[in-house]
Amino acid sequence: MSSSQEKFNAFIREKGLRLTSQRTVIARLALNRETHFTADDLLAWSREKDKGISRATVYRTLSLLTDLGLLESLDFGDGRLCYEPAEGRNHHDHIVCLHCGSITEFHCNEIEELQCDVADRLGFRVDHHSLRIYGTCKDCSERTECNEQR
Amino acid sequence: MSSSQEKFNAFIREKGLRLTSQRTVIARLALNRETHFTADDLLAWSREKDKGISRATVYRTLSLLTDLGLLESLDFGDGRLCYEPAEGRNHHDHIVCLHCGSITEFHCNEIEELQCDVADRLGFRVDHHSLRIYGTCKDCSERTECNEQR
DNA sequence: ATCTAATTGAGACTAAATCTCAATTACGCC
DNA sequence: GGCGTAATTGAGATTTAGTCTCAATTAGAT
Ligand SMILES: [Mn+2]
Ligand SMILES: [Mn+2]
Ligand SMILES: [Zn+2]
Ligand SMILES: [Zn+2]
Repeated sequence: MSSSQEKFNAFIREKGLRLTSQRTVIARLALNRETHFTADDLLAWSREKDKGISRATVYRTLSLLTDLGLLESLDFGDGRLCYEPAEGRNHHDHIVCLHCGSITEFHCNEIEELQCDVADRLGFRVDHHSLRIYGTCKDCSERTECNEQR
Repeated sequence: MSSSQEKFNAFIREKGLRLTSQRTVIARLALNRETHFTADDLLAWSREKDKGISRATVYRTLSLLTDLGLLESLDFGDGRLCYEPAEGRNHHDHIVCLHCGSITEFHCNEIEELQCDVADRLGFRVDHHSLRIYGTCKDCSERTECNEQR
């Protein structure tokens, strides 16, 4: 069992909540993902393990996990949230290809620092931030160039 | 009439579209705003001028205006889009107070350049980006401190 | 004034997410 | 191992921003 699953279980116990089979299945699947996923993805995977799991329970467990900081929710502007494991991973931002939808992660310390500077200057205390760059990935650029050369 | 309204009218003519009274009302109200607004705000203002204006027409005109680049749409993650006039304004990003909801605009050239650097390094061509900082504004910080001192 | 294609308004529809509530279940206690 | 009870669940209703449909209206060319 991964350390984030153990944190989840400990949290459940601490708060006097109950460790149900549904929560166990859903949390395990969510916390061990490598890539971004949607609530609907998670519902489908969960139902492979237990047909009866409801959409509501998936959303309720996603809330628990994000409140706990074990998952992070991401809004890429396509009308639904994505999620990714947050535990033990470093903060990063995202660059999204408008053609193929691929999402690449990056981290830039200078940008992070400059954000703090800006916030300081404006008298804000920073809680978190969201930075997305939208554009065309290498593969899609090359594909487009080829088409243009026809 | 503002220059962005004239651009809108010219565009309508060019494309063989029709300059209806509804489009005129909605575009004037949208393009002369100083602050961020929602589709629903715009519907309410439009109906003050012409009771019959429909939700659908407001959304349709918002699409025209954003496609034209006269408006920009902004997603602050609260489940609906905001809009702001884009014509003749410089690009800027936003810092949002999680307590009072106030939105402050800022611009940081170094951040903009670093974003390009990052994209270059990853082989992306940049189309646009979205940077939001979320935190606590000066006023809300001071209010909280006072409460704590009680 | 006439014609016709673009536009409109009303309301149906969509889809993600939340809510409701009766039925089920985890778990502390014996 | 059973009991009691409060937390949890599933089914499906609801919400809400936004889109779609289509018959009726209208802008603008002739
Ligand atoms: Mn990520
Ligand atoms: Mn702005
Ligand atoms: Zn791509
Ligand atoms: Zn504030």
